[in-house]
Amino acid sequence: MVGTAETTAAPAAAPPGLRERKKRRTRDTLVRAALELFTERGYERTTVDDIAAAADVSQRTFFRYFASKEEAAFFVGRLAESRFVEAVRGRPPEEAPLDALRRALAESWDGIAEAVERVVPLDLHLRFYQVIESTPALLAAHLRRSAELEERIARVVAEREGLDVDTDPRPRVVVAVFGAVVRVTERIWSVGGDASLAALREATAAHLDQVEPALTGDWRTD
Amino acid sequence: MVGTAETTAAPAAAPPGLRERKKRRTRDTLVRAALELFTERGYERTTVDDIAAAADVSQRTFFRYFASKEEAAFFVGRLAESRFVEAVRGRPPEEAPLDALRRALAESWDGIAEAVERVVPLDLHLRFYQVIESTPALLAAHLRRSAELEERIARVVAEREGLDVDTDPRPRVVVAVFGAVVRVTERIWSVGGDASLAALREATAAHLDQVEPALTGDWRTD
DNA sequence: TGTACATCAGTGAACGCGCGTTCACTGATGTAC
DNA sequence: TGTACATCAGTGAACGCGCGTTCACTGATGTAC
Repeated sequence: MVGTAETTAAPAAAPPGLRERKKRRTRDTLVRAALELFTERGYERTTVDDIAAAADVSQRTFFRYFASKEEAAFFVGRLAESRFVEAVRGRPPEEAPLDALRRALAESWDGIAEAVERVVPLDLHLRFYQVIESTPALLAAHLRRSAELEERIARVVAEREGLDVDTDPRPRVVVAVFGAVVRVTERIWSVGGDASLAALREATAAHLDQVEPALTGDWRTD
Repeated sequence: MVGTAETTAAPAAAPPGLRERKKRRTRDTLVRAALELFTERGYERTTVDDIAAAADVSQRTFFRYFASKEEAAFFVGRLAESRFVEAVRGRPPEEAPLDALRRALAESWDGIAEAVERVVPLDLHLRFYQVIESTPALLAAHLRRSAELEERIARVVAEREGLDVDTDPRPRVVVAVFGAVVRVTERIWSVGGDASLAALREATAAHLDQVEPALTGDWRTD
């Protein structure tokens, strides 16, 4: 949906004109101003007017690009989500579902980092997770968005397996379990000292490795 | 914290006087008015003033009982949560953690139903889940509250197992997985036709049974 | 049982705040010829 | 290359709304004697 020219079929993707480029610049400036203010002084203490002022446009213009403050906050996250969904879609169908999710995520990190960097510094995006986790209203919005994402992915998984998502609970269950582990990881990572992508990547893999031992048997037998 | 006289130690729990009883009645009337309006006309389309008017008190009084509209909405859910946490605490320590969670939930349903009925009709509480699932702001709040509950439970599980919740990820992982399945169940149940407690109970057990088959192996080998 | 005082639930009215919307308008970019 | 018109991003100002707060006050319940 954003800049993936080859795959989208119909309108042949003409290079964007001056008007279109300016629009993107305005939008990206707003996103960056928002994330900077959010990380500096907090989400609640930043008004839409502050963001518009920092981006040097009117409040009216802000709302031309984003329906709400929340939408601006999660604009970058949305890019990352799309990447991940596409990666899941691209996994070979013979892989077991949980494997497919794991590998899709593992192979997405670099592309996500690139896509993010085209809009805001990666570091800013990563630091924003600390704001999300420590701001009730943002965390709530983030969790709701994650639930929506999981629903999309459950449909992709069901399709892969040739199942009906509304009669077989397994697609939603496996995706929910995967998502739950990813979110536990986000939380632990966001309060930890190392806010790097590498740290998040490793923690995610490590926590996914813990699913089986955590679910089965007696923990004291190690 | 609410009416569990035996367990709380210090103040010997004298029977509530007239003033205290009136307070509870006012509070319960507000909760009931809130849930009725929410289910009838929707959460967003119900103002705090509407709730206060329906309960025949001033808006000022509403805020004396609840810090926000959201708090009133989830008052009953909170009772249910406390019951569940206590049930987890009460499971014998030799049970495997996932088993303990499952059984704690299985044995909680009746007590939860009773505790709810003391405040609002059970049916009203159950119907409110449809409102939660179909209202973005409420769903977001519900998910955030669930995450907080999971954190509490993870600490209980860690304690049971004699582990440090901040160094061993397994308590949080197992609780997150359990919670994820419960929430998938809530969502599917809330859109399904049967809004009874029995239906929720059965669906929860059925979905928990799907965790292992959903996570392991090839789904087509059945 | 009765009186005097303390506590505290409930009140009414007014307010601050930020989100998100609406209006009528300007000026830059795009397009057709 | 130049002109005429269409499109549309951006503007400024004002507004409606509901949440949650603040103030100074009333009257019911609780308690001490």
